Amino acid sequence: MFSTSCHYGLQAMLYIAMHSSKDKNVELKVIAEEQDIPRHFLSKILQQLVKNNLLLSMKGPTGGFKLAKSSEDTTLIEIVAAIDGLGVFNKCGIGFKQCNDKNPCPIHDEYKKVRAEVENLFRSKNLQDLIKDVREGNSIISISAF
Amino acid sequence: MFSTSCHYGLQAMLYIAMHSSKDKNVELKVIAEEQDIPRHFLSKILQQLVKNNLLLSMKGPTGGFKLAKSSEDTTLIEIVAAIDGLGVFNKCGIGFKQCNDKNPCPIHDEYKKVRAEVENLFRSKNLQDLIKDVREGNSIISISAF
DNA sequence: ATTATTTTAGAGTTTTATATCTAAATATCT
DNA sequence: AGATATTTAGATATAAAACTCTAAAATAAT
Repeated sequence: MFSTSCHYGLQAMLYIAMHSSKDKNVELKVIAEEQDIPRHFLSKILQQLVKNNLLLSMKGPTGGFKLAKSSEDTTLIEIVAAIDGLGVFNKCGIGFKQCNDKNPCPIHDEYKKVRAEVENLFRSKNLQDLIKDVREGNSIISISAF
Repeated sequence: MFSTSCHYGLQAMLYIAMHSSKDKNVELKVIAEEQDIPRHFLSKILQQLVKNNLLLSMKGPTGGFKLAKSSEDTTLIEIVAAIDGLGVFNKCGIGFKQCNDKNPCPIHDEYKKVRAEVENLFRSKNLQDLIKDVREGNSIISISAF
């Protein structure tokens, strides 16, 4: 569904949301190690998220990354939009380029429906929702988490 | 969601279903041209579908491709399974490798639900369903179709 | 039999995604 | 100011996906 970059971005954002605060940055190195993401590759992804105003970055000692907005105000779909774009939520299920509402492919209506459900899920969930789930022990974010 | 190969496979299968019969094959060249798919690339994909017993092929003059089973008995998910595999319907929404029912990520349950709906759609639809839609004028399969 | 036609198979190319490396820029701390 | 730590940027490398080309195998028609 999403690219590897997008998955890494979602995972890193959740990690940052859980481990940074207004005056505490979390380092690239730590995120990469804890979440088992190739460091320099993650670097590029986080740069993209900075440019899209989802993260703030600081150089030098005590530098690192933190959320640009509160975890409540950062939805998953914003992260997806910044990395993969929203194209997935608008693509034909059997790949017809010219498929749309006026020119529907044979599964257009039904596929559109489920596609929209995925989109709504990512649109309605924010980072705080995920943090809550993890903190309550209902879900995990990595093998060694907690 | 699916690879380009998979899209091409679905499109070609629908075209073959509509244009072949027990004693009429449809040529690779024609499918490629009509559906605007790179010919030699499509060749590989159709070979895969032959190996997976979804298509029959014949060489030589009057050769080409036809369905191995009736269009009613060929479901979309079989085509997806033959090309991309069914991995998509089992992957974590935010890319955690270790995410599963016992070790759920924060959106596991909800994502699983919509993922299953997409799977059900492809499992329940067969080629004949699509043909019917196209023949009734309710949907299209290419810009120049009919 | 010969020819023409079509799939099959294998190698090769191009493009995109994923990953790595190094140096520069910037910030902190002493 | 100087040393250190961290992000940023750009170049490079590797792998996978998408696409192309050529020759061989098989079949039908003449």
